[in-house]
Amino acid sequence: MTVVRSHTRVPSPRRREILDAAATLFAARGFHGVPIEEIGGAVGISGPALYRHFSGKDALLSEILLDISERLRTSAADRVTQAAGGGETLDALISGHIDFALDEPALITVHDRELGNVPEPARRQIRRLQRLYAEEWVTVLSELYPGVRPPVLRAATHAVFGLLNSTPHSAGELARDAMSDLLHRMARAALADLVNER
Amino acid sequence: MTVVRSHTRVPSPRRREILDAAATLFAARGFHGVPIEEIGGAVGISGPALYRHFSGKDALLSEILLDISERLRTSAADRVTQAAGGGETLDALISGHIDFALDEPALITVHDRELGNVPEPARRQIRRLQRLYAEEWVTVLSELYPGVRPPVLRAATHAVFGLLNSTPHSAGELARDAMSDLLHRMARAALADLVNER
DNA sequence: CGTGGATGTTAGTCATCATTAACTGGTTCG
DNA sequence: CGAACCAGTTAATGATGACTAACATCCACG
Repeated sequence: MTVVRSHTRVPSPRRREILDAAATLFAARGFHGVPIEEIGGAVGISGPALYRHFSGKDALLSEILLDISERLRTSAADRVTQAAGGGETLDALISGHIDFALDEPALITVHDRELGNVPEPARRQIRRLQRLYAEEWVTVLSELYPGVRPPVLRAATHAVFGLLNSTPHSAGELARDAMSDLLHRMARAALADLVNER
Repeated sequence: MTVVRSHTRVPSPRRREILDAAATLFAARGFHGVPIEEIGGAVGISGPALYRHFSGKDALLSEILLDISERLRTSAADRVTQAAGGGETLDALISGHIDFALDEPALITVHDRELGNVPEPARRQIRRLQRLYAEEWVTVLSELYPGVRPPVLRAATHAVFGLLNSTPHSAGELARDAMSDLLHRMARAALADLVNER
């Protein structure tokens, strides 16, 4: 016998479908470059039907960025509490970021390009999550390199984000595993250089 | 007596002024997010006056990207022929890229975000210049790390571009010199890891 | 002087696009 | 059955925005 689930509101796959399509399109041509009609078309419905699922185009973008920021942050927090500490924790953070960037190139692209187009209530929230994510890294790094001042650690963190987020630009030349490996080692090496920082 | 220069067409500073303003605005809100009216406003003229200097909004973007790509490529070519060779050449390339990124954050931002909005005749040309610039790096790297296959070198190059282009995101926390130094050493370290590549 | 080019201005024009309205067919469940 | 909601549809509506037209200055220089 199958379990009843009559009332358990299966979250319609449409929402997610739409968000994914929108993210891909936004990544390619920017928020303002994509008409709502086209987003609908990408999932087989047409134009204004989107308003059955979202309150507007802005809300779409806000939800995309919010979702990404949350996933990054919670994934980071999980890994930090799981990992053995020290260098291993850093490796866990790096792997998590790489997996995300390789699995969802569109999302990672939208994530660091479109914040400027998010309207104000959501924008603050997204910034907060992004900051928390970065601080997760900074905390781990400050344990590993105690002598280095926080502003330097923050700059280094963002530099590594840039390095890891470069994947969408060098698309497909390397197999996924090779790329993952390469990025991991480059990030590790770049950060290891912090021991030379006063 | 002053020298005649009646016919020597001083290239009106307006053009450059407009291009700079446009780049800054595009960097902040994307090509489609900026009305032509606002670009004019940023240089004290209003709206349609732009058409006295450019054939259209597209032309504006094309010229910005073309200019950046050219500057990067020729600067790289110059440095390669100047430098002593080997590691020094690589350092020269890194320094050149860092100077550009720190001096013109808006330009570097537009450069790797807006290619998708450039119309077709110019797009091909820009891609070509970008490829030439990247190949300049790849050539230097392949001398330095002869065992490493070109696709790996290309991916590593783009990763380093990502690292260096991260400056606009970690704006102002560090003094320019400190930032320049940090990025240089991180880039160097990340690439040095290539010796471990088979 | 006075003609011509370079540079602006303001007031259209015409598309595009987000959003809303009005209407339709299905499915749930009382 | 039938009310109510869900998820679509197509046809307005209203802004916004790129581009064009018509008209104004300014200034070099013949």
